[in-house]
Amino acid sequence: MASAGRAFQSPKGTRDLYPPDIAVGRHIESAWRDTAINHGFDEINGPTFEHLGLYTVKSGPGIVSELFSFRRAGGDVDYALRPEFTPTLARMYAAQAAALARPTKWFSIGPFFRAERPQRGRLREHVQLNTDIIGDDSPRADAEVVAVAVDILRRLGLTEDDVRVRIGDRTVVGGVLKSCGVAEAKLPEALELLDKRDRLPAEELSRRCEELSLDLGAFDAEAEAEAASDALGSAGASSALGERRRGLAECLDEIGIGGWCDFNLGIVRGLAYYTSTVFEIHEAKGRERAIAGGGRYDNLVELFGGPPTPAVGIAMGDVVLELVLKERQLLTSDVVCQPRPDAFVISAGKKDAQTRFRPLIASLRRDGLHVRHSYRTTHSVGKLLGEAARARARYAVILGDELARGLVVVKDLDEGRQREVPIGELAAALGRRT
RNA sequence: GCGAUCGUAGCUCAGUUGGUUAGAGCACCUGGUUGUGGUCCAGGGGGUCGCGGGUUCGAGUCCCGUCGGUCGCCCCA
Repeated sequence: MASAGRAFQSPKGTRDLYPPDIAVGRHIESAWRDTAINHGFDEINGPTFEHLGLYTVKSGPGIVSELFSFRRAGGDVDYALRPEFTPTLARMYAAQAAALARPTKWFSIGPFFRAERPQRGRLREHVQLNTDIIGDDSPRADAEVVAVAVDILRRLGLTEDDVRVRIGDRTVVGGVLKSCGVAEAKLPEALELLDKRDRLPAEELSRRCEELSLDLGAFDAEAEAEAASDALGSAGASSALGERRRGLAECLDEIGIGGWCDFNLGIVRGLAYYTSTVFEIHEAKGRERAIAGGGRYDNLVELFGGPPTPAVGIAMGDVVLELVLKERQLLTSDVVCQPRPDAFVISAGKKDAQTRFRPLIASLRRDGLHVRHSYRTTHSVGKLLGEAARARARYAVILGDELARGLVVVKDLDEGRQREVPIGELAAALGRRT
């Protein structure tokens, strides 16, 4: 008979997280949350599933095969596990728009789902940070969401030599494309082609360029000139269109992260709803998938029933980020660790020690201390100190013969020093280093 | 959804042209007798060889299917 315990595996593309994995997750999420709060963002969250229509209205019915959708037994409403946060965010903003400050700065951390085959850097369930500024159409807002992402990566130990922010601008690219011969109506198709130009075989790329009457060589030359042009606008044909991009460059320099960023008009992002600025963050040698991606979506809040509202946001997932951090040796045990016990209490085995053992532990816990003890039967102090050290406790508290004088031994497990402490002062003694 | 490749203990892996009761290291547990550290010594638990079928006197080993992992494609939030 098949045992149920063996019959089940975790579903494809999901992760079982054991204590060391949780420690890594907390390390990353703390960096996300603390940094977002430091930058003045308020935390929100939404449901992990939404009405299916929330996603099809924006992306069309083709997206359905890429998400987990379902109906409750006997029901007739279609739901979907959320594949991204932006529609929820736009919905939530639209519902409260009249009461919200301008700009509104929100961040959110939670799980997201997609129904595709897992591969490197991409699972069916992952955790993502979303950081958005709604109601501010200035390049300063674009720079601000990039700054949060950069500060997070810096806090996690990465440098501008490890990761690069690539910034594009769809308006500028559209202008350049038109000047290179692409008809207005063909722009979306041309943007899509640019997004995947590196992944296409050469002959197919040139065939599709021909269809769009796009001269790629001319495009590259002009795009490079635009990207290189300075704030004074010395460049050529598209200098008026590039105004926003140059404003953004100034803002990035002003807040000290210009060195992390490269303008690259080849960056257009796959998603259809971005309106002008788009960005993605990659490992510097381009080794992994994007660590983060985002852009400006000035039409989306209105599409979800709110007032016309400009917005810009960036999303960062945990999977690629963890790969990059691991590769750079930034997830070592000294930086990623499980909660450290304040005390490991040891009974040396005498009757009075045994009597006071559990009440003392309970009392220390009520005082807010993280306290552990052995579940083994041995009272060998040597073995139990070994266990205390393995638990990475700061102090060992030994209940021994001194108990007759109302004292316990407190041993600092890092320094190796120990002293006797009146049992009534134990909690206070454990609250500070000896 | 499509393709390639892999699946032996909690982990990393051995396992001969198919041949008796499937092994090692690490980890875990116990002991080395009564109060001071991750070492050392001895011992122990733990595996339906992912699962299901087939070939064979005999399958961890060969064949088929299936479920997972990994890496690509599609797509990218």
